[in-house]
Amino acid sequence: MSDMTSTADAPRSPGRPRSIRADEAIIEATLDLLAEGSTIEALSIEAIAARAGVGKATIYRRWAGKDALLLDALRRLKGVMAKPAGHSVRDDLVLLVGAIGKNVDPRAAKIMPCLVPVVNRSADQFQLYQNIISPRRKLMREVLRRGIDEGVLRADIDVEVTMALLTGPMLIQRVLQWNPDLDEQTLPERVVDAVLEGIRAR
Amino acid sequence: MSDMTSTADAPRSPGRPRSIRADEAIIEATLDLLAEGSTIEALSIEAIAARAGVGKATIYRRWAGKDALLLDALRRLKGVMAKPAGHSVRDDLVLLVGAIGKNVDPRAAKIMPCLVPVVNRSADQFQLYQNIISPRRKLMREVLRRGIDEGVLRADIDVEVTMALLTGPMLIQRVLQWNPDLDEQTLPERVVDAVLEGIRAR
DNA sequence: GCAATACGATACGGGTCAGACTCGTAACGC
DNA sequence: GCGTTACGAGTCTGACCCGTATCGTATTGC
Repeated sequence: MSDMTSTADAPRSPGRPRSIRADEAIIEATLDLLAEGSTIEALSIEAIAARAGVGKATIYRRWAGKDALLLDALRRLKGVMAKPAGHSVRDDLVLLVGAIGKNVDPRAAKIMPCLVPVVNRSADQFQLYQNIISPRRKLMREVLRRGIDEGVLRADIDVEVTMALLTGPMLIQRVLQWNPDLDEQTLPERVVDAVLEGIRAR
Repeated sequence: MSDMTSTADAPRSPGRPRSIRADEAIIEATLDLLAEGSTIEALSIEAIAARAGVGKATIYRRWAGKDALLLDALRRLKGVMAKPAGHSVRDDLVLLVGAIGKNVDPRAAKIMPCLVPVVNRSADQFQLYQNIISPRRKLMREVLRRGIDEGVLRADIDVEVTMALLTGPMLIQRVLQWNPDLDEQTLPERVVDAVLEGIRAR
């Protein structure tokens, strides 16, 4: 949590300690409400408190406002970053593409679309978004460069465009459900293979 | 407009006719406010009325509520659908890919991200979204099939995946500004060429 | 036991908004 | 001119919410 007393150096303040269960309940209530379809700005502290079985003061004691709470809640969603094995370039790409928009928490699928409008609303939030995706982008870039070095991929490809090529289809499918008929399970494989082989007859 | 008296068959109702300028001003005010960063649900009828220089009643006389008004306002944004020339498959694809997320109205760029969360909120709205994109998807599908028939494209490609491949990169760039360093102008060309040729060394 | 701090619950003033309503006025057909 | 309808502006009631404060109670260290 952002403004909670840090765990280690605290000389143990007197009085009743803050309830960890309340922390958990508040975060969970926030995510639940979002996953149930509430939009970010329709989300009210009062609703969160009621859902968590908690007084409003308990929330304000921990977070400065809705934004700070949301930031912590959303952090909870982020899945572990995929780690490519490093053997086959194709398999590594399939792994990375499959990890796009994939989160541990099933609620994330409902919540992600709500974040899209937020991303470009301010420079701060855009930076926050870039901070999340840039390590994943770096991972993919390294795999592609490795492929070039190994001679598996052509040397003259535009790496950045290729990354967009691999990421875009997966993202619009997971976030937007762009084509309801596409099978999400096999999509990573099919995308990677299509990008590898190209579609021109030869 | 959805509930305005239809133009043709109306036997001319008595009294003062509704102001066309008011219609226009209301729609424009709605789009302006959205483009200035207001989110859809933060948008209030009162704000729209004030911005349009119009009484609230004038809005309620025309639309049942915010949703109906928004539906009409957003209809205004939709650009003309691109029309492929039919000569070169590559050029047609570049044209179609370039048209993705491209609208006549410059305000659309700011508004589109706000629509992402709405799309999957109800079956109705999802259908509405599909109705908009499916004719464009059909167009691209026809170009790809033509390419296969002409022998320009391989016969064994998955057409639906290929469409996602062409659409995804453009969409995440236009809507999400996924990679700020990518040049949006030349992106359609580069995407189409990359998809055509593939990235595997040979 | 006592001070300190937390808890859930509730009340408060201040704010925004939806929708329905009321003004006096303006534009139309007859 | 008269009936009809629309106009902009404004009012009013009832929601809902924020952020703070105040209850009585619970949990900690000393």
